[in-house]
Formats: sequence, structure tokens, C-alpha cells
Amino acid sequence: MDVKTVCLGMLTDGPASGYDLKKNFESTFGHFFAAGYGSIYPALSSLSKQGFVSCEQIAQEGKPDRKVYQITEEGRQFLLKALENTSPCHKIRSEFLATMCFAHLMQGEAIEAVLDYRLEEIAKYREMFRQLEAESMSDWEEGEKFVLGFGKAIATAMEKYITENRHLLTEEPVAKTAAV
Amino acid sequence: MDVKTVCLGMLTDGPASGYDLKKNFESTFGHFFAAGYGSIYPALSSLSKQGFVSCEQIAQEGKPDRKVYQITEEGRQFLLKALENTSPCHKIRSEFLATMCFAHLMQGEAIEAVLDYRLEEIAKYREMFRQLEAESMSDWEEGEKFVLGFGKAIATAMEKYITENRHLLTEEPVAKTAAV
DNA sequence: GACTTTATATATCAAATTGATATTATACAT
DNA sequence: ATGTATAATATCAATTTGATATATAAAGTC
Repeated sequence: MDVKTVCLGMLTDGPASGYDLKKNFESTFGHFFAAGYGSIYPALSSLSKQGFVSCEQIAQEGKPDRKVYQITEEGRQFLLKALENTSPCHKIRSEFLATMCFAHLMQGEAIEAVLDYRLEEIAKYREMFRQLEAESMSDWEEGEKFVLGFGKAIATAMEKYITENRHLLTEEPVAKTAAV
Repeated sequence: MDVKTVCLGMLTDGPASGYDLKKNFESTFGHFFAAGYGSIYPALSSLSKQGFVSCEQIAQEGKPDRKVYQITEEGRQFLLKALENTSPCHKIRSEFLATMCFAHLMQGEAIEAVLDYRLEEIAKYREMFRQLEAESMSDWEEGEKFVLGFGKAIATAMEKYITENRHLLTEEPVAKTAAV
């Protein structure tokens, strides 16, 4: 599943512009499947060329025309086929974990700073989840609720693990010859 | 932190060829920071041009020359500077979660298949962690142990969440007008 | 004995993606 | 006044992905 397919999926919820989709990516989707303008706009032109979306151009004063995309029947069929893939991947790209693998080359303070930063980021996620639940959860599909819960569960597990195990990285190791 | 920096970090463990580094990415690193030949080889040539690694070319019969790279003092300095970044990111790209967001467009059986596949993948991870611990953990740096533990904790949390919440996606929702 | 897969080793390339930047106008703060 | 946020598009170099090409030996399978 690429950015094109995800955009198509978002359009099943109603017509939207590239700008609208970007907001979608920023608020919720982006936390497990990121995309920027650099991939959204090319995705929409490509979908348009393939006939999977139609585009209505709306003139505006002072701003560029608003291009509102709508999924077509062919687009819907393509999406349903794409969703039949029973082995979608789940990948992590973590500069955080890569950095921690090299902790032995770092100063204790730098390690602490990295861990603190990660905990802050996790706290931000949790706050975001909390707000989403309070504000707009009533009209969500079950799938979206499942995904939000998944995010919460992982965030909790990460926070717990880091808090309980950070001492492994920052305490001075016992000298290996101590027992001799 | 890009592939170049991670390769440099791996070379602090001793000289290695691109092929060797790829094996490293496959066995452990790849599970949180993937890289293929298409990024490893260009990374090594680039590091070589910058003087961060030196290269010894070893002739072999029947096979291409083996190019063994070694980190230089300048490379080590560059790496240490890169590790001073106190806000390394941790990103997820999950076709799995994206698919689940569109579960309402899917057949119940397809949803089950996707969830089962994910659970199988997690089981594979856990088995890999188990093997790594049994085989080669004694000579690991603390950082590597921390990262392995992190992986295990997340895998456990994902498995638990999916098992306990999959019914949300596959059970028929109660009709919304039932209470009327 | 024939055949297939795995391991050794490099390299390249099109396509996708990232992250930043450009453009232009309104509106709201400081 | 000056900066920042919002609305809206678009482009681009650099990076990364995933696949493919090349060539040989060893090991496993039928």
C-alpha cells in the first residue's frame, strides 16, 4: 500500500483537496503512515490520470484554485482490490533505537537527553490520543478506534519499558574482572 | 541519522564489507532500521569519498573483489558528532494499521486474515529474539541489550492488543437504532 | 546424476518518498 | 509594523526502496 492507495481510502469519506488530505495525515494518519505534499500532490495527479478520482477545480480570489478530488467507481474497485492484500507490512524506522545501539560511544548526559526526549514525544502522543477521544471519537469507524487503541497500547508499553530499563544504559557497568 | 551514519556506527565494531553490513541489517538492525544494497553500497562510496572510511580491495577467484571498509579517525569524529543529536526520531510506516482503518470496506474474512498474518509476523519476531538471546547475547553492548528488550516489549504489547481487541473489527456492530 | 537453493559479493536503476522551499493572500497577534 | 498562522498549490534535489543483473561454489534435494 502506497500513498496513492491511502489517499484513495481517505476519499471514501467524501471529496477533499490535497490540502485537506494533508491535514488528515497530520492529525491522525501521520502517526503510523506519514505523507507530505511532495507525495500527496503527485499521488492525486496520478490517480486522476488513472481515472480513479475526478477533479473539480474551484476558483478562489487571492489563493490558488482549490482542486477538490472525488473517488470514482473505478477508484473504489481498485481500492477494494488493494485492501485484499492479506499481508500488509508494519515497519519501524527508528533513529532513536539506532542511536541507543551506539550508547557505549556516547556521554551519559547525552544518553539521558535522548531518553528524556523520547519520553516527551510519547507523552505528546498520549495527549493527542486523549484529545481525539474526547473530541471526535463518536463518529469513527470501528477500524479507526482499533488503530487508536493500538497506538495507545504501544505508547504505554514504550513508556514503561524506557522508564524501567533506562538504568541499563546510564549506570556504570560493574567491572568485568570484579569476581577474579 | 541516515544509512551512512548507521553504516559508520557498525564499522566501529571492526572492518567489514557491504555484504557483511547487509547481514547485520538483516539479522538485528533491520527490524528497526532497514537498509538494502541499494542504499548500503552508495553509502559506503560516499563515506569513502568523504574520508570517513578507508577501503582495502581484496581479490578473490570467481567472485567480485571483496572491498573491506574500515572507519578512519575523521569518521569516528563525525559519528560522535552525529550521536550528539538529542532528538532522534522514531517512525512507523504501517500498511497494517492503514488497512485496518479501512476495515469497514473489507470482508470479515479478509480482516481476520490480515490480523492472523500480523500475529504470525510478531511470533516470528519473538522467536528471533529468543534465538538471539540464547546464542550471542553475552558479548553485546548494553545498548544492544536495551534495544532487544525494547523490541520484545513492543512485540508483546502488540500481540496482546490485537488478541484482546480483534473482536472490535470482526463482530457485527449492534444496529444503531436498536434502542429506539 | 541432475536440479535447485543458498551463500558469496558487487553494482545499478526506475520509482517512491522525504523534507525543504517557493508563491501569494488574508487574518490575527504582539 | 512585524511576525506568525492559515489557506492552497507546486516543485525539486537527495535519499531510499525493491528489484534485477552478474558470476561461482557449495550444499541440499529428488
